[in-house]
Amino acid sequence: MNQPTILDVAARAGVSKSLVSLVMQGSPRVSDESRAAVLQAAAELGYRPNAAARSLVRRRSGTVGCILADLHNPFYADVADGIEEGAVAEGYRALLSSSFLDARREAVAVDTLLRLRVDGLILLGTMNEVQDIVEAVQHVPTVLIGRKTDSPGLDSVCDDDAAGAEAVVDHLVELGHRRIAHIHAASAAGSRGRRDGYERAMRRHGLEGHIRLVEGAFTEAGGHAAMNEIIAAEDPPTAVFVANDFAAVGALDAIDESGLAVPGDISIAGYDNVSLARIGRISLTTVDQPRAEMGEIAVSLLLERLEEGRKEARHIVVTPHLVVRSTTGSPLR
Amino acid sequence: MNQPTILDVAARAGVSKSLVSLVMQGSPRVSDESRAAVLQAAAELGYRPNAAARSLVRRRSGTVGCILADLHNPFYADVADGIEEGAVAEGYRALLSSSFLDARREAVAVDTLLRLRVDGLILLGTMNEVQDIVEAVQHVPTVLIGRKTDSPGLDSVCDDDAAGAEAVVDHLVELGHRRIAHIHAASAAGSRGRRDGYERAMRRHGLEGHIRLVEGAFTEAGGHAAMNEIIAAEDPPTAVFVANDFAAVGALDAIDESGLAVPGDISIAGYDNVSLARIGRISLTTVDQPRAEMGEIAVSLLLERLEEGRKEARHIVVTPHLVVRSTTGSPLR
DNA sequence: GACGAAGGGTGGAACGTTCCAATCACTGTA
DNA sequence: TACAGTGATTGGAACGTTCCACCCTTCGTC
Repeated sequence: MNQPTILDVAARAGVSKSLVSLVMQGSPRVSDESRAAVLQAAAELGYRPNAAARSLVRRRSGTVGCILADLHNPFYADVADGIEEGAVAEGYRALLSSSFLDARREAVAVDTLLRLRVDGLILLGTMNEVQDIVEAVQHVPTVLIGRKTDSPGLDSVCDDDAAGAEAVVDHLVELGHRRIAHIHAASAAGSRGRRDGYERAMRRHGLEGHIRLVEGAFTEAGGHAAMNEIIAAEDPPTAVFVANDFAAVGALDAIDESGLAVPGDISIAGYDNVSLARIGRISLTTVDQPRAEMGEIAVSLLLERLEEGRKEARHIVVTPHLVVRSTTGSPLR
Repeated sequence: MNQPTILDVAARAGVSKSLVSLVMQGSPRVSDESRAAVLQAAAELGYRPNAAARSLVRRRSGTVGCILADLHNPFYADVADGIEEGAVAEGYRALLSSSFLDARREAVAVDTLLRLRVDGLILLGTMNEVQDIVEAVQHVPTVLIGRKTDSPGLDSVCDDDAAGAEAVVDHLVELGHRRIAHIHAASAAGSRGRRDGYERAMRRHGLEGHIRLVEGAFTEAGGHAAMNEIIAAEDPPTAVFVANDFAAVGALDAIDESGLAVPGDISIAGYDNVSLARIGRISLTTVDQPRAEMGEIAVSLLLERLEEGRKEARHIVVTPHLVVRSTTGSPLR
């Protein structure tokens, strides 16, 4: 048996399809009698409006699409939560997709959502080049979260990565550190700004001679490998600023395995303040971004274009703040 | 400027809309010349087929919907990865949604996906009662993951929670524990089976007198609170089996804060083997479920109904296995 | 030279909605 | 009595595809 359509409901309720449509949309110009009959028929049949047909004629789908770079990263989960919250409050529904940290799969996800004709698109920590994305989304309002861009075709909201990174370095310097290394994640979203902030702060403190960059990734394994490299080198740093919390936890593991103490021998700081960082046994010093807020801002940017007709791009920058926990302390030597 | 349609492409390429349709579907009965002209016109216009129109006439959307109970739980992320993998391999696309651990929001998510007319639905760790779900999804093949059910209207795939729980208790008894408590999560998906397994194993070892159940939740906070309750009680257990890893980590924090040692004073075991459990500083003894495999099985169950016309329900049970790490050991007293 | 087949292409109906314009039955007013 | 106004309801066109039945050419065969 196929899904019932509006005609099945109309026949059962003894009214026209137009009236059923009015009832389904909650129109006030329907008699209570008819409304009751329609609702009962719909319930009996298990009728559910076909979103495809509706979006075809309305030329609006009432949905916003959201692509998460990494389903495993709770940072994105928090932002997505804010997006869903904001979207529902405005009468939209959120559709999620994941790029599984892969540019090709991200492109497929974008394509899928665009074919569905989502009214707006939010990309969280995108993997592809901004230029390719601009190309793809030319017909749909799109917001990038966590990836800085000046592109006039896209809106964006991200935290001031450089400022967050500078706060970390300032904190470490204040504790007495001078040899401070940085594990970055190449071209991943946010990594560039954090690296710039690190270098700028180091220079500001007259520590340009101690700048030390090691390439890792936004994953535990990436942080683990990079930290091993750092430990193995001669004259290792007394503190390491890692570009995100996951990598920082991997780094922590590497230090523990080597028999060194944290923060006695090496201080560690991360970035993102994911829930993991708060766990007692980790208690990671890190930088907090206002995640749910970022999601809500993204939705409101979308709505400005969708419902108020804004044309020019907007780029919102939110301010992160340092969260000091137990993985940073004064160097013993 | 609106999104281009198949007619725009046809006009630009100087052919009929039918031919454009054939090219878009990769039909072989099109001359190379026409194909090239159509593809070029499509590229120039940035044409992207409208999935709504297509699914309307095909009566197939080519998508499977997937609802995750908790975006923050990497257990679901792993399963979702398996689902996406399986779906893409079969020519489907996966659409995600989250219920944010809330029955009402889950119902909305189900509704959204059903209105979009997904060809199949996969529910990961559902919050609603199975009966309500059966009601809702009567027209669409649906698979429940992680929630045991004998419902003839739904397929399911879950691990043998009871067996996993028994393995944990056996392990603890072997280490010499007798007073073993269990923190459960009431009616959350999987909790019931784990609790049954715990009780059965305790009885099997003649320890029914030591059965001790404390209600928590599948979250860090839930485990933390429940463990505090356990510690405060007189004659506390020497081991606690917690119903999932998140709660176990919360429990670990509570123990650390109280000054007790793990596993010296209290051994802790979790369930799910999320990535968190592997971290050096946590190193949690837990039970592993074959996650990606569960996702792929779910997709294949869907396809059996979709493409082979299976009618009767199937319920697949996969076998979990114990992963011993550092949070369990012999009791000192 | 007629005919059939094959290859390449086309128009139009259908999918399930929304929404506009039109219709109908009342009621109240001039 | 006629008629405007109101509230409830309806038919039909439109949305952007797919797919079926059909139409040309061209070519080979008898």
